[in-house]
Amino acid sequence: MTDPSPKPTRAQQRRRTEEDILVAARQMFAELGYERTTIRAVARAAGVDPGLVMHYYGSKDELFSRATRHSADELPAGTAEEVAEALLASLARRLDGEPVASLAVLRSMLTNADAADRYRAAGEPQLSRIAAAIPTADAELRAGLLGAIVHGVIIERYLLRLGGLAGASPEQIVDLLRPCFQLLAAATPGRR
Amino acid sequence: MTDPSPKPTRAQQRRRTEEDILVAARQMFAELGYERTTIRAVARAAGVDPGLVMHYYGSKDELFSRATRHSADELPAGTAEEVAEALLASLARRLDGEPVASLAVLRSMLTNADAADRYRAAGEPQLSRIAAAIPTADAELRAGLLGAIVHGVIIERYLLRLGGLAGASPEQIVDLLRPCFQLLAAATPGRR
DNA sequence: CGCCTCAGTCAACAGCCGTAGAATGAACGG
DNA sequence: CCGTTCATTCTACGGCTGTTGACTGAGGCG
Repeated sequence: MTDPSPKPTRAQQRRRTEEDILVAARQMFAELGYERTTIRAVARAAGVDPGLVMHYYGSKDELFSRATRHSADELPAGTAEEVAEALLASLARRLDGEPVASLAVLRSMLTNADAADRYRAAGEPQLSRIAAAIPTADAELRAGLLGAIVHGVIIERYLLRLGGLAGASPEQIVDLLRPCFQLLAAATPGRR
Repeated sequence: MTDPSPKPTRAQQRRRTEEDILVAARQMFAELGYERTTIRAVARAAGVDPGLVMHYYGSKDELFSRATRHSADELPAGTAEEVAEALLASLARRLDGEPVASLAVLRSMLTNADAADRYRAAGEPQLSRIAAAIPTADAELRAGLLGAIVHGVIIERYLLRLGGLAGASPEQIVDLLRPCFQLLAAATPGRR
């Protein structure tokens, strides 16, 4: 078998360093947000020289862009009830272990235009899927509310760490939210 | 009658200038967040010298603190249904014309510890009120979810200006949310 | 072995920031 | 009318930031 430890080739070492930088950057962007994260601090956390970060990624903007590029779950098409359930499942997955790259976007989206755009770009196709499945005239608003709830919960759990939400289990949260989602996705909720 | 225009006394002029600075600061903190708002820019917007801002408020932190000091609505005690309805009414009020001071806190809370504390301090008593009115064992979690929904909606409407929510009327939003709030506040929601 | 490529380092610059303190000049009180 | 207060301005300092370009030294290869 090939021994992986003794002599990493130059290209391997380079890829490893680039990845180290990206990991450190994701972590810091997620914890501090875009503005308070400095290239010097990222470099220190990755154990390299600040100039190297610039050399590989060109600018802080580009570093943020590369660090936060990630794929969101796709929602299947289907009936409103099915889409609501799929959204709940997606939320449950994110509720234990939201990806750091996604947290970095959420942390920065209120103070950085790029992050806000990235947030919109990631959420829009999902919102369209949801809206398409809701049969009422206010489908877009209902989809917007569902998105607001999902992100409100993630923000308070992971970014603000509020007691009531940070302590609960994903299943508990999802179970409480399920009837709300069904109601918002359903055609005409019963009056009263 | 006293003519208010011709010669403002020195104390009047001072109060007016202080207020101008506070208004400009609130606006900029709400639009840009804490870190991207500079004392120089606030001074320019208020039409005064940057040194004056320091002279009156001592530091940027203190300026932020003074600019974001405002009173939140109080929620009345009562049954779970009543508290849920009061929370909806509070949301409706905030949905047309959220106060700028409050937007400044929301905009900055993800990247500034003081803002996060201020957010927690403003929301906690309300959450306690809600939790106290909910008769189930998971009352605190339910209250946390209600808070997350309220703030998620306000963030997407005013800070991110997402189409589905920014365009809707407060009544529309509140009407859609009412059954959800009742469900979350009610004792045991019907299964299914 | 000897050259070249290239991962990684170092030192420096220009700009912006919060902040401090001296200077100015007009309103006030006696 | 004169001395004092005080709202306001001006200038400057030190620190941190993103970014640049020259430099170093070891791996890859003929």
